[in-house]
Amino acid sequence: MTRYSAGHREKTREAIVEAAAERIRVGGFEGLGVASIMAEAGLTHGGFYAHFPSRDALLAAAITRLFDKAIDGLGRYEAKYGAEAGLERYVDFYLSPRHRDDITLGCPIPALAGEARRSADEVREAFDAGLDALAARLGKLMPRGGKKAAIALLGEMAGTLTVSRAMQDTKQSNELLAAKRKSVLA
Amino acid sequence: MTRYSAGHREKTREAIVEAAAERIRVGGFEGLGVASIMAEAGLTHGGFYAHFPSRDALLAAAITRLFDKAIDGLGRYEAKYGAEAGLERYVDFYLSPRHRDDITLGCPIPALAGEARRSADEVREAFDAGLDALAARLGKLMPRGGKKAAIALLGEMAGTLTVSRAMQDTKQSNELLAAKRKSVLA
DNA sequence: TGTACATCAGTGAACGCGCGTTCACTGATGTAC
DNA sequence: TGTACATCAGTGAACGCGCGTTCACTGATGTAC
Repeated sequence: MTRYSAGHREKTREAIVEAAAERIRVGGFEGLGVASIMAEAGLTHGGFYAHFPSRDALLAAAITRLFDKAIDGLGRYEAKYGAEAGLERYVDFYLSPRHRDDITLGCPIPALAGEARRSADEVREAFDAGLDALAARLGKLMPRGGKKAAIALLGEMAGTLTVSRAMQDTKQSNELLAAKRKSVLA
Repeated sequence: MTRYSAGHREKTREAIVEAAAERIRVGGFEGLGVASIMAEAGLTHGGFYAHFPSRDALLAAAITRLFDKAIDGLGRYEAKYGAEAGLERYVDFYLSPRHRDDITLGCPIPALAGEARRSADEVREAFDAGLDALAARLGKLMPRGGKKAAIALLGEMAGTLTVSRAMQDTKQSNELLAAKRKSVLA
């Protein structure tokens, strides 16, 4: 085994967090096992504790990562379309059938909010901090109201998306999303 | 052991479902263990499979129970206050700090929607059917729009409650709920 | 220039525990004959 | 009236498996002297 280059350790840690973040979106917290995540990062499970003190610490880091990605996404919308049109596009995406059907995309709130409540303190804190940061970023795009209005918007969009995902009737689900897009953008 | 009276078996089953329903609200699906639920019903875990073919079957039954309770609650609001005022009271309760803080109360959607998606088919079907039934009942109280409008209303209220539960800042959380009550009732 | 030791990221076997599920058995009463 | 057997809800020990965590060890390079 060659001597490790500078930043090698950091890169490995990043790979683990990245794999965990994607896995969590699909399978929730329950779906994340230490051994399988390490395998996905090309390592064996024994090395995990050289990077994280516990599985909960990884969950917290992965949640933070997911919110960071969502915030980056918002930034790209703003850079590309400006604040007003960027916000519209974001809402359009959030309440789209594509966001409903592809769990590997988008916002961590609908997927994880319920579970986060029942998790260890550090996990809940990471979720709360992420939510706060995302709302602050979204607030910058909103014409008035800022963060408070942004939290309210995230809440109703997340709830609508969650319900649309639970419905088995696709047509009704599509109608629900379309109606909500219309009412939010008004 | 005395010979069992008629309906004894049914009563035991009910006790298990009831205990499971309450436990699920607090701890989610993960929080429900066969052994602990049987103990709560005053039995030993070995007897479980005389009542249910699997743990998932119990989850499905418990979900149905939770939605039935929510529907009963709606019925009581209507009986007591009539359709219009009953709906208002329901919204007031749904978006109240009390509903946010006391998990043993109220609607199964915010607590379970996320997890239900990732569960076994019979569990998801029970959730979908429960959601549909609750929406149908709520739709009867709504002046126009019926079930579709009811689903939309449940979605935004559930999302708002979920986010309000995730927020650590109580004052902000209260404001979010108050703002939402105002906008929904308008 | 050579030798002994420290460092570092990772390996892989093992431990302990919880949990869903199975199964032989119990203790009471009802029923057939 | 008595005896053997069926039924029924429940008991409690055991099995198998997965998973979080621990730990002694490896194989490479850098460093002290």
